[in-house]
Amino acid sequence: MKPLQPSPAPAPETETQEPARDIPTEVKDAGLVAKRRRQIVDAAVQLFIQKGFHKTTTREMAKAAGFSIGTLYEYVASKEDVLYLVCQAIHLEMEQRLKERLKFAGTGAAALSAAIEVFFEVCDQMSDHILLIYQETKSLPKESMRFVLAHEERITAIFADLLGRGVADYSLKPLDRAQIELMAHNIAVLGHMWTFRRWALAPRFTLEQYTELQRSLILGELT
Amino acid sequence: MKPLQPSPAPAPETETQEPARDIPTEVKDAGLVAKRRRQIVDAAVQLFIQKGFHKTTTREMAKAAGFSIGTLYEYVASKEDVLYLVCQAIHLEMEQRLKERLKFAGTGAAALSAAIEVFFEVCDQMSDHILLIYQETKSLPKESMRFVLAHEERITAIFADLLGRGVADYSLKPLDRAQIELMAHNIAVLGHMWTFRRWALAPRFTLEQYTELQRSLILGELT
DNA sequence: ATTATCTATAGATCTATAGATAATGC
DNA sequence: ATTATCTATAGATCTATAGATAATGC
Repeated sequence: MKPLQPSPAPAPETETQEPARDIPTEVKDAGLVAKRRRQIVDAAVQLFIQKGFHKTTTREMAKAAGFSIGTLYEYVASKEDVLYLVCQAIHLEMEQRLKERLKFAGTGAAALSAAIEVFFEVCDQMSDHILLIYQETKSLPKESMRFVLAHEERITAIFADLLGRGVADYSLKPLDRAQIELMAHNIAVLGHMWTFRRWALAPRFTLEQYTELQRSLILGELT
Repeated sequence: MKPLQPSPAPAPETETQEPARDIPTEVKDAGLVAKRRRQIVDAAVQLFIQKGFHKTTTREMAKAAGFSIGTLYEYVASKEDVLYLVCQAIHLEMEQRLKERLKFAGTGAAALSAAIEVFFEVCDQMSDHILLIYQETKSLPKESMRFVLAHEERITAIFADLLGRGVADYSLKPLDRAQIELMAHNIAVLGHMWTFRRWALAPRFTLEQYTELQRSLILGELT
């Protein structure tokens, strides 16, 4: 019994409520689209890390994904679409690894301290991916870029929330909205710094040393 | 009266003792090489900022510099050479603007505080250029990249020196070598952050507010 | 003669699509 | 019939160089 109105798939309650850009496809089967795009992203991430976006050809992507150039273009409309899918996948992976491991028990200060440690560890694991986003975001079409930057802000907001909690429960000293937002960005960037200044930092510090120093700097300032 | 040995130009004491990569050229007149390369760099910087390195063609660079594609290749051996010249010029400009304005009088802490303000202001002036380095350094050949990263470290070392002075004259609290180096990188990156997170920061903070907040965070932690 | 510059183009790609083919479901 | 995939290629560039030309100095 078909519904009277074709009803464009009654919102099958996808896992992610993340606002994401809809990339058009010629293929009807949504499951297949998801599967093929996963293949495309997995292949493209590796290629982009190795050679960069511009030096990777659409043919290489298709081949590494396991199908032909023609098929690739059934699932995306342009090379830039692949870059967007890659950036989005990286941010989702990042967010998922964080949410898996973040503990929200204890005071705001304690939760923040733990979050910094987890975040830095995830940054270390995903070094190449974070670097990729720093280097290639500029190559995205404006519209796609907006989504990627918004995603970046959502990740930053995790720290702002914890900072707010710490202020509310008096485990951190009083901070106004501006100070909280700035410090949230600082924490995010100091995690990223471990990846984009690796050439200077890794010879001098282990991840553990780096995390410990930065964490005590940040918390020392806030308590 | 010619020297007996052709003596490859007896080191005419160039202004910059900066270690820099020698880009080979077909043209003999060193002054002309400097002049043309300045034209190339000035043209290329603008193009790279607008469209990125990969989307800029060698023809566009030559045309914007005011000569033909053939002439361009008398002064560089490859497109990547132009990128190296651009990165180097940006770093030199950065360094020069800093050195012009840095005051080294007073305590280490006072000099550091002033240096942060100057540095952030220069970062603001050279936003696009700093962003360019973050985005395109990866496209440099390995050898050129080494020089560019070394230059970046020399700039960072300015802050490390001031921190060391502050520790020595007790205007800052005691810090070991690792803490000094890390803090120097933090200062550099927080300046750059104003450029690469401009999309999030500029709507909320003026440069003055941003500088004041970051400076008091940094110095609050160190005193 | 030597140096600097220009024009013309070799040679190599690369993105995106059209149209053919294979597979699937009515 | 419809959907997914593949092959072949149109059409558009782009880097780098070879060889010709103009300008400069002995």
